[in-house]
Amino acid sequence: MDTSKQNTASKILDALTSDIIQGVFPPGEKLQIKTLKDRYKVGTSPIREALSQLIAKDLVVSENQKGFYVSNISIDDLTDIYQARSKIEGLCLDMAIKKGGDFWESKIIAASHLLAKYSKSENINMDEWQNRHFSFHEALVSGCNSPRLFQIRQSLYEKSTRYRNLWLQENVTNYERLQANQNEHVALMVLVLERDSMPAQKLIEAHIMTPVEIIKKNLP
Amino acid sequence: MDTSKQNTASKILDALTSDIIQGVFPPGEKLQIKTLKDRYKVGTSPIREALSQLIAKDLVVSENQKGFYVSNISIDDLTDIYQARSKIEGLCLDMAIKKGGDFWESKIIAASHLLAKYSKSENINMDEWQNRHFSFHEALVSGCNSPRLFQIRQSLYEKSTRYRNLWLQENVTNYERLQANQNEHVALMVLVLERDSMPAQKLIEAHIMTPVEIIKKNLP
DNA sequence: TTTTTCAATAATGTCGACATTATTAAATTA
DNA sequence: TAATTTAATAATGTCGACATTATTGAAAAA
Repeated sequence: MDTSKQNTASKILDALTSDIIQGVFPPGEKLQIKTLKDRYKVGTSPIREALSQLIAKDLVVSENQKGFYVSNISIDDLTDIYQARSKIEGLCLDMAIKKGGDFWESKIIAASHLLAKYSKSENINMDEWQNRHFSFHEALVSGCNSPRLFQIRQSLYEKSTRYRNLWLQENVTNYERLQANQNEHVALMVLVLERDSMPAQKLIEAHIMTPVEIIKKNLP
Repeated sequence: MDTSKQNTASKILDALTSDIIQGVFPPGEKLQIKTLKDRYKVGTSPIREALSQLIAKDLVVSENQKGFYVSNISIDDLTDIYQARSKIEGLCLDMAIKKGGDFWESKIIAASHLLAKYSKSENINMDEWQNRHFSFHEALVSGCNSPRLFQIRQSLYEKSTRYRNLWLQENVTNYERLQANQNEHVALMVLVLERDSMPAQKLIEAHIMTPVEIIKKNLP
């Protein structure tokens, strides 16, 4: 992101979002205005404006005269988010299968290749794997062509990140799990390219729900 | 909403949201800070904090150093929002049918009665009809039990309001249209109570898309 | 000791001032 | 006249000050 044209509030929003998602500020933590001002070296206004946007995005909660807190995580919330995500992803995929063209197909094949190659390699870097994994799933639904659904998908993905981080480590270090995961990706691609909508939708829904049980075990 | 515990920013958010949705500030209109300060009799901070939240909700857009504007409406946006809404509503309804219990059924029957009675009356007040209509649809999906999907549904409903207002007047004044609309509600209830999920889902999707063509004609 | 009261301290939320940037209008040039 | 430059005006975005409310901790009462 080119930050040169952004105003301070907008930069703080990006920084704070990242810091919350990455766990710098863990769930439930108080976000004291003074602390944030010191950390980011800015005044009151940009901090409060960024926090206001994070409230609208459900990453922060506030109570009048009692300040701001990072949203809590819980098993119920985990389940609900992943369930919503799986349904939305299924919707997007269904639409993509009905609307996608040649270019869409080629993007999927390319992204699948990149992910498959890397998943077989010796030393897997988590960030790199995550990038290729993300790109593959994005390619699948990229034919969907509905800005709003895409935005909802994106927003749910962001909300799930704090949970996903509890799963990623295990997924890329456990060989069997990674292979099982990778087999699903291949099966998914085949179904999608054959435009076999219903099974593809069911598979993506199950695929997204897979991490839930693992995360539950790792939840504090 | 009890406003006594709200801070100024939160009150302004409610007021601004309502004013935008009701067309006091029409699509594309500049939202000048000074104008808003004068209108709501508050200082800079609460105004900017409310605007920040409206940006996150897509009702307002902003560009650095150029200020805030009410989000534009367009045929593409109308179509996309209603399409997303119809799919999400279908999802929620499907889940409700699978999870809903006796209490859920009774709420539907009660809400349906209130809507049917009023739709047959002589002089229909638009706001009252809208309330009963809203309650009926909410009852249908109230068994869904997924906070996140509900919130998405709510958010899309809010975004569609500026368009819906272009349709409501016609729907309640045109007798034939109102009856056709009302027949769909009854059919919907029957399918839902019979737990006939797939047809119910298809019908609700079509039902929500119905106003789109009418609104297109009325769009400025 | 435990509970309550009350003062001291700290944090929140709002305001108006001000520096920076955009817009407008006038003046200059082609 | 039309286009460009320059000065003026106006709006945005950020800051620190301050009033209000919450929290803490010490003193008083049970």
